[in-house]
Amino acid sequence: MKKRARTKHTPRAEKTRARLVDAAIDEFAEFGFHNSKISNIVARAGVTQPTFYFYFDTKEAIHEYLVERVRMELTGLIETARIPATTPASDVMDKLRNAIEVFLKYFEENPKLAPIGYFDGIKSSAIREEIVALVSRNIAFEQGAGYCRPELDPVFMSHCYNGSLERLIRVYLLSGQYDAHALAEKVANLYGYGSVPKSFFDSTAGEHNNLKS
Amino acid sequence: MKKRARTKHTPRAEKTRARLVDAAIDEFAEFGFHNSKISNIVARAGVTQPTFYFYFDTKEAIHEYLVERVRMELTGLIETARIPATTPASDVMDKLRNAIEVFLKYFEENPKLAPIGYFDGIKSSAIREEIVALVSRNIAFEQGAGYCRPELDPVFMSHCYNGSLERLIRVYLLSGQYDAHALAEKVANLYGYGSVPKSFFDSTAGEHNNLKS
Amino acid sequence: MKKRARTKHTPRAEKTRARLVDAAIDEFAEFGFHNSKISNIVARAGVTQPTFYFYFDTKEAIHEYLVERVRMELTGLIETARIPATTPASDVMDKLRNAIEVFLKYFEENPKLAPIGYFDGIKSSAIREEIVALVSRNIAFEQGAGYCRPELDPVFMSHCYNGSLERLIRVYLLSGQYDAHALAEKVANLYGYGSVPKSFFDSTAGEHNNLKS
Amino acid sequence: MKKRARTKHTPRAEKTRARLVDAAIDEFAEFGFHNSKISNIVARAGVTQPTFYFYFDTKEAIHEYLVERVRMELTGLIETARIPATTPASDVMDKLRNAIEVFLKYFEENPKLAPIGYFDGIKSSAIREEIVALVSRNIAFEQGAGYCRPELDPVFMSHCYNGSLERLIRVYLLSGQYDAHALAEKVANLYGYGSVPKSFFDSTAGEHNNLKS
DNA sequence: GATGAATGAGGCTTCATTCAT
DNA sequence: GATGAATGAAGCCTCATTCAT
Repeated sequence: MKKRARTKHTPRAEKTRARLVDAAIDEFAEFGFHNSKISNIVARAGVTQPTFYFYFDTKEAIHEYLVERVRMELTGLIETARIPATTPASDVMDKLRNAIEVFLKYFEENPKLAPIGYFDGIKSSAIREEIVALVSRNIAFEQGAGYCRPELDPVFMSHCYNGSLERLIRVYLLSGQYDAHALAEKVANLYGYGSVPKSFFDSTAGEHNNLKS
Repeated sequence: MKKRARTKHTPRAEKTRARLVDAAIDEFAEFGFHNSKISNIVARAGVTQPTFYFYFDTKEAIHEYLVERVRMELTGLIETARIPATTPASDVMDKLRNAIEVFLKYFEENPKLAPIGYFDGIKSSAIREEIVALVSRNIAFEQGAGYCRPELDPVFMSHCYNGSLERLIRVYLLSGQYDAHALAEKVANLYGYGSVPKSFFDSTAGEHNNLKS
Repeated sequence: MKKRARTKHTPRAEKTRARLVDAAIDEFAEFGFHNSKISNIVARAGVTQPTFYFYFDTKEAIHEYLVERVRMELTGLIETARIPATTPASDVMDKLRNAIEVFLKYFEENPKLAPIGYFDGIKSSAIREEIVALVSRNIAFEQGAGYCRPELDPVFMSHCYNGSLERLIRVYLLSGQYDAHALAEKVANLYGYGSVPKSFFDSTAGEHNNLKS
Repeated sequence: MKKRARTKHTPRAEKTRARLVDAAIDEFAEFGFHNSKISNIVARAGVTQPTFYFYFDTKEAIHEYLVERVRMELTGLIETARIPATTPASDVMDKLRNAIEVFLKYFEENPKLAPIGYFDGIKSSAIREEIVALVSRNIAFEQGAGYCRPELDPVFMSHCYNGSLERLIRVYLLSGQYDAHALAEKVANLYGYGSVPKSFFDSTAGEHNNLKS
C-alpha cells in the first residue's frame, strides 16, 4: 500500500504487465514462491527489474495478485456447481461427479496458475478455507435435498474432499494420468459409496447411522 | 557425505546434538524450511554457528535428517496397522478407524516434528509416496479379506485417504479441535460408508458396482 | 559465464568499473590475491559489495581480467621487439638491450598491475609460458640471423631470461634502484657475453662450442 | 611466542611431530600455504587438531619451521660450493657447473620440501636474499681468482642466477625433464659464455668491457 | 514507461584456534 | 600427549528493492 497511483492504461503498458504476470506464473510454477527470483521473472518477461516495480510493489504483491485471481475464478465456479434440488435420485452420482469435475477442470485448464493459488503456502490457506466453506454450503444444501447423509458434518466432509482433491490433482491430473472427467468419476464413486462393501451394510445395518460424527 | 564419520560420541555431544535437533524442529515448525535460519536454530539451541556445522553439513542436512526420522517412525507404524484377517465383520469399522487413529496419533504426539516430515515441500513428497504405497498395500490386503470393495483402486484410495488426513490433521488435530480417536472415527465413517444415504442404495442398487473405478 | 552480457555501457558505469579495477589493482598489489578481500576493494572504490558483483562474478573473475589484460599488453610488446635482420653487427648488443628494455618498461610503467599478471600464482603461469614461447621464437630468429649462438636451446634460454628478469624486476626495478634502460643494459651485458673472462676464451678456445647444450 | 615450553621428547611425541611435519610438507606442496588447511594436515597425519597446536603455535609456525629448515640446509650447501682458488683454468666450467648442480640437487632430492621454503611467498624472500648474498660472495671470490669477469656486479649476477634457476627448477627439474647434472651443464654454458657468438667478439673487441655494469 | 546502475540487509559457510577432559 | 567438542571472526555472495536518467 505504498504508491499504486497507476491510472494510465496504454496498450503497451497492458502488454508489459501481462508479460510480467505470465512470467511470474511460469516462475512460481517452476520454483515455488520461495525459490522464485524477481530477476528470473523479469528475464522471462524481457524487461528490467525497475519495470517490475512499476507494476507491482513487491514480490509478494504479484503473488497475491495471482492467488486472488485463482480465488475469484475458483469460487465463481464452485458457486454455480450446486446440485439442483430437482435432481432425480438416479442422477445424484452424476451431479456429484459433475461438481467435482468442474473444480478439477479449472486445474486441468490452468495447470500452472491454479496450483500457485491453491497449493502455495500460507496465502493459499485463506482461499482453501473459502472453497471449503462454499463446498460445505453445497453439501449442506444437498443434505437438505436428501442427496447426502444428514448426519455427516458438511465442513468436515468438505475438508476431506478438498484434501483428497488437492492430492489427486497433483498425482493424477497434473501428471496427465487422468483427465478431469475420469478423475471426478473415481472420486465420486469412492466418496459417494464409501469403501465398505455393500454386503457389510446388511450385517451392520443401521449401525453407521449411529456413529457420532 | 563430507564429515560426520566420527566414531566417538560423548554424552555431551549427544546433548548438544539433541538441542540442535529440537531447536531445528521448533524453527522449522514455526517458520517452515524456507524461512528458517541457521542463526535462529543455533540461538534456540544456545550454541554458535560453527557448532551447528560440527553436527550437520547444511541446513538441508538437518532437515533431511528430520524428514527421514519421520519417515522411519511413520512407516513403522503403518506397517503394523494392518487389519487382521480374522476380524469379524462387525469389527471392520473399528479396525479401519484404528488404522487411521494410529496414523493420527503420531501427529498428535509429535505436533511439531511430524508436519515437518510430512508437509514440508519436496523432500516430504517421497515420504508421502511411501506412506501411500504402504497404505495401498494394506487396502489391497483388506480387499482380499473382503473388508473393502474390490473394484476400488487401492493406490487411488490411498491417495484420497492421505490427502484428506493431511488436511484434517492441520485443521482439526493440530488445532486441538479433535483428538486422534474422534477424528479417526469421523474419517472412518465417511470413508467407510460414503456420503450417499443408504436409501439411495436401494434405488440405485447395483449401480455403484458398475462404475468403472 | 553468468551475467555481464549486458549490451549498453553508460559512461557512469565505465567509471565505476574503472574504479573497481583500479581498486583491485591496488588491493592485489598490496596484499596479493589470497589475502585480498572484496570488502577492501569496494571500500577503495567507494562502492558497495553488490556493485562489485554487478561488474564481476567473483574475486577470481576480476583477477583473471587483470591477468588477461597484462597478457595482452605484454605479448603485444614482445611480438614487436624482434631484432631486425638488417642490424649491423656492432648494434647487436644495443638491440638485445632494447628488446629487454621494452619488456622492463612495461613493468616500470605499470608497477602495480604488471606484477599481478606476471607473478601472482597459478593463473600467471600460463602467461609466462606464452611470453617464454614468444621470446624463444625471437631468439630462434636471432640465431638464424647469426646474433645468437646457434647451439643454445631457445626455449631454455627464454626461461633463463624470464626467470632472471622476474627477479630483477622485483629487486631492482620496482624498488627504483635501476630504471628500465640501465637494468636492460646490465642484463644484456651479462647474457650477451657471459661471465667467463675473455682471456679464458683463448685458453679454452672452441671448447664452449662443444658443450652439449 | 606464546607457550612452547615443551621439554619432554618421548619417542612417541617425536613420531607424532614428524608425522605432522611430513603431512604439512605434503599439504603445502599440494595446495601452497594459503590454500592449505590445518584440518587437512592433521587428517593426513592421523591426529586431531589440538594435537597440532600442541606442537606448533600456528599454521604460520609450522610453515616457518619448514622454511627455516630449507634455509639451513640450502645455505649449508652453498657455503661449501665455492670454486677452489687452485682450480686450473681448464676446469672453471666444470666447477661452475658443479656449484650450480649442488644447488639443483637439493631440489631434486627434496621436490616437495624445497619449493615450500624457496618459492612460497613472503617468508621465502628472506631465504632467497640470503642465498643471493652467499652466491654473490662466491662470485666475488671467483672474480678475485680470475674466473669471472671483474666488471660484473656479483649481487646482480647472483640475482640473475637465482631467478633463472628458480624458473628452471620448476620447468625442467621438478617436471623430471632434466636431472640436476644435465640442467647445471646447460646453465653453466649459457651463463659462462653468454649468448653472443664468438665471432662477434672479434668485431666488437674490447667493447663489452666498456659497458658500464 | 522503461532503463542501467546501485544499494541495504542478511544468510551461509569456513577456518584457525581453544576449552575441558 | 591426545581427544571430542566448541568458538570467534570473517568473508563471500544473493536478493529484493530503489535511484537517477
